[in-house]
Amino acid sequence: MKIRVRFAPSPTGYLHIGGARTALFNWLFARHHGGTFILRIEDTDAARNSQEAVEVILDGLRWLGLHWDEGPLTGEATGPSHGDRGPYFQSQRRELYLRRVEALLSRGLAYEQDGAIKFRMRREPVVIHDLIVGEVVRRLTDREEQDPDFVILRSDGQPVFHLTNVVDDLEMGITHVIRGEDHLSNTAKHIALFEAFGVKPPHYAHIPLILNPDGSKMSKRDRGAAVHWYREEGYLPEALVNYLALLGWSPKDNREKLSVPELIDRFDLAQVLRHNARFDPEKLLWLQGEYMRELPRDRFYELAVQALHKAGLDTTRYPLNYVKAALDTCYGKVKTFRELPDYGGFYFREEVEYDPQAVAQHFVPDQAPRIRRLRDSLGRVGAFDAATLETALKSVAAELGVKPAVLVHPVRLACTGRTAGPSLYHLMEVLGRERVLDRLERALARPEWNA
RNA sequence: GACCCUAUCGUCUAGCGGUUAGGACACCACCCUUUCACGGUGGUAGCCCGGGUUCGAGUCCCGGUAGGGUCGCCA
Repeated sequence: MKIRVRFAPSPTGYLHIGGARTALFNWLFARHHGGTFILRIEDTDAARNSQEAVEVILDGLRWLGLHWDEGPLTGEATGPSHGDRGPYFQSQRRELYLRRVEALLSRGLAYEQDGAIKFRMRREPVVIHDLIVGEVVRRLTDREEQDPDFVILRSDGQPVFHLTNVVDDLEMGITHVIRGEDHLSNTAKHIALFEAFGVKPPHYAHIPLILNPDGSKMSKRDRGAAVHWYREEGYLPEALVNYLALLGWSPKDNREKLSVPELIDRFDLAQVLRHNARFDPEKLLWLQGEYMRELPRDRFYELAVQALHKAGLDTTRYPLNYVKAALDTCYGKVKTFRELPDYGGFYFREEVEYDPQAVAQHFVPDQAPRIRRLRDSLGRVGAFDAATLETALKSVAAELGVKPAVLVHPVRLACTGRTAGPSLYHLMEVLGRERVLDRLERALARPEWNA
């Protein structure tokens, strides 16, 4: 039997990080077994659905590289799709649901009450054989004891989640339902519906939830709850995928960094943990840094330029060689692209923006004559390359009887406005003699040196 | 209130009856060094509590506690 799994998000306007992991686990499971990964949009709640809300989900999944074999190609409910089990929007499947409701009605398994149709739920405990959680015996709660039946068709004629979810999984031939643990209790209802339709329910696998770092549940408003936030913050999708895969699952060999093919090869539902995991932004940032340091250079240039433009820095005003040389000095040094404008923005700004605190610390009277002397030296050196500049600075330092670091800090500040950044000698080489001397001159003209 | 799930360093995890309880992030110290990172070395830190079972329990069972989920004409 060919495995068929699905990710069935509701278009809420964003792709939740937990949803993304659910999608990832489904996708990894499908790819591992050579199965089919289906995307279905659960848009039965017309009030809060929009094409844009669906696009956000499609974009998020595409960015993460979780491509679906069947499902919509655009956010338009009546638009094109892949696969022969569609439509893949629940809003387009109304006839299917009504037919199923009729069937239940005709067999006395459902009945009308106050204009709504309710399903006759069994009162006996339901046994759920979950691939992750194990065997779960779900009994009725006290409220359900009063009335175990539940609405499957609202009085306004709209089908309800439990019904649509089951009908679609049935019609689409879903073999494994991999979803968040928040659905575990609902599963009893779903199994009862499958049985009412006379078919065996699919296999279930409920994965634990992702919590905030403080252990509270993640809601839409929490920072980092939405996948697109990571894209805007300059994260790499491969880092996020790697991190998400390791939340609640482990390859068990002490490896933290795994490529997508490795994840596909090793992923196994049975090894998924049963307890919730807290999202750790620090560890994600570390992994992100690991991926940044081995990013192909061209992709780094491309994403770096995008980040710079987003920050209002126009790289197109500079020669391509200059841009590349400048970015080369930043490669491997920033952990996210969000950090880049702050880290290397001085290359693309003619006016240096000084860090006031650093100015107070380094542009001091004692330093003025030293920096003037260094400026003179730099004006005379033959070649303006990193090696020559290093030699020149160190020899001036030696002549002055100070450590190189004494000169390094104010020069860096004069050239970049910051106390941290790319290698000083390389950055001066890229800036070039003219800009460096100009920046030193302008820095020396400031009043702080004489204060 | 009822029902269901869960419980190893601060966090993510390995462990599957006998281990000096391992790794990673974070943190601390030192080294490297033109800054910041990176890298290297070392370190602090953990089996929720109480009963059983067993020669022996982080590992199995029960109870408690704590956290999470569900019980909707939301999904």
